[in-house]
Amino acid sequence: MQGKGKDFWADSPGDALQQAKSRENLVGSPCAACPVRPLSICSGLSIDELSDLEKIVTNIDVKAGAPIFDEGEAATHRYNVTSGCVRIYKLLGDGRRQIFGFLFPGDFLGLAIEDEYAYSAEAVVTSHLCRFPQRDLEGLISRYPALEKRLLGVTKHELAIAQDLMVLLGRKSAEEKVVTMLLTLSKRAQHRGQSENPVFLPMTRMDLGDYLGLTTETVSRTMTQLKTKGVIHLERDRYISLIDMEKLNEMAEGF
Amino acid sequence: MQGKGKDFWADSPGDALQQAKSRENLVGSPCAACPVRPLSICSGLSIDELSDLEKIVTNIDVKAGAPIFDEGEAATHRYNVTSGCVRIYKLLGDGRRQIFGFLFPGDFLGLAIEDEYAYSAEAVVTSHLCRFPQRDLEGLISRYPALEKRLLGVTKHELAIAQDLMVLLGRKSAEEKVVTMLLTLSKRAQHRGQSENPVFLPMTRMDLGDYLGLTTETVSRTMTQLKTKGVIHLERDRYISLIDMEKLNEMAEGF
DNA sequence: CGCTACGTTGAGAACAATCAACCCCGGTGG
DNA sequence: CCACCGGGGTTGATTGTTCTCAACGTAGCG
Repeated sequence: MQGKGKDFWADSPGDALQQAKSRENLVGSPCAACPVRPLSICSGLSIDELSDLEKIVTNIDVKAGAPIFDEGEAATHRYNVTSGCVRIYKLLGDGRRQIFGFLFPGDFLGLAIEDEYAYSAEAVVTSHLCRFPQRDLEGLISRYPALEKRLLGVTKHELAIAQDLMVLLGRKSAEEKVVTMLLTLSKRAQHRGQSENPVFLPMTRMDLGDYLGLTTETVSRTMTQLKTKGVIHLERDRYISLIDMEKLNEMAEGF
Repeated sequence: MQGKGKDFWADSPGDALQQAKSRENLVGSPCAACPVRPLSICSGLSIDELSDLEKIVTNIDVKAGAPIFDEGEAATHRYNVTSGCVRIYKLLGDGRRQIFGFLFPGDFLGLAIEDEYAYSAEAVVTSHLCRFPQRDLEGLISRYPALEKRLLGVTKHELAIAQDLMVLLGRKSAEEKVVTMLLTLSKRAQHRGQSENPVFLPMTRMDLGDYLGLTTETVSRTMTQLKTKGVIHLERDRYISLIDMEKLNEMAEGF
């Protein structure tokens, strides 16, 4: 459904990791130098405690379109995105797909129900992730209760995001859906300290459709309508400029 | 949106609570006798520890259609349903509503983001709930870490349910939506030890529509179609018999 | 240089929404 | 006691948004 290694637009391909690596000698700890740590679950640990985390972490590299794990698999690991973009989704028997979210640097994934992954995860573009063995992570949690608090916080946050997506899927029009998505991605990019106005969309129209409960054609048509209305502008290389923010904010909630 | 006190079909109106009360003298602890405890978050505590829980709990009584809390309010309490049915939802600016779920005895509600309720909650029929002040609950959690584990488990479970609902909202047809809902309510009733074959639907068609991302008319039409196909039968007093379970299970996933 | 994935656009079909009428039933008040 | 009222549910006719099917352009990539 994705496939070829077309990853030249991966957002800062491995930068986070490489920067961390290059600073390793300086600080003696890649995690301490990790640029996404403040955004991630790892902020539940102090600089000293991080060394315990480093003992159990592996850095992995996932090519564009490659799977990270599949729904129903034994949930042996948890992950943290450090660069790139990951989609999490579920499939129906006949292949229909619902994407729950696109994960960016700092985002956590791998929450399991009864030791099985509850959804599938794939890299949208070539991405880097930190991988923690679940067994070791449990040990760490029992030693550092702050981690469990942080895990609960992350899960609650995911639930809130899921609820907003349910409102979108159940009660918004195609136009409202697309505009809401653009604004959400913009805000999240800002939160990570990346470009929030030309919004970067690493995923395909099909991904967007499977996220918004629409077909690719409807996503495409809606984009052109928004362009015609003058509220957005489609730049090259998957960047979209948000022209009339006020109007867009109104459109997202249907006025 | 609901209103009149038409609660004669509240499922065992207050039974759970009344039974608990009547056994109070016997066991000296209403929580220990609580029939929904094994289903609820309270199962994270031993019988002895329950007395600490009892010190902070209040039993409340909510009339059909009455609010429990509203989205954005200061989240001062957490709740546990002991009898009846509660709907949780969010509204858009123009009044469109998305219901995230119907909560039954044993279900927990009140999860907050930054000390504000993330959604609104109302009683579908006259219901009884246990209410815990958040401050006191936090104290209890710090004393009994098992409670935090249980809370994380409950939240993860909610997230899994939310993901299934997202698949339904984004990718299923009206018929698949209605059938999935009937099967889900049946399974949950069974889990609580209530009738799973004539399924009981305490909520209105409008509630169901706002849950499934449909209008009341479409819910109604779809029900009659299912009846015509002979896979369900509409009994009186909001009970629905599931006739052809095999067919229904197929229909829920679209074959 | 052709293949394939992706994106856009068009025409027509289909599914669900909308608008509207009607029934049933329980509550209320004359 | 009965008539009225209003909420909930069902059904019908029509509209409209989104999907489906199809064609075509473009850009990487082998």
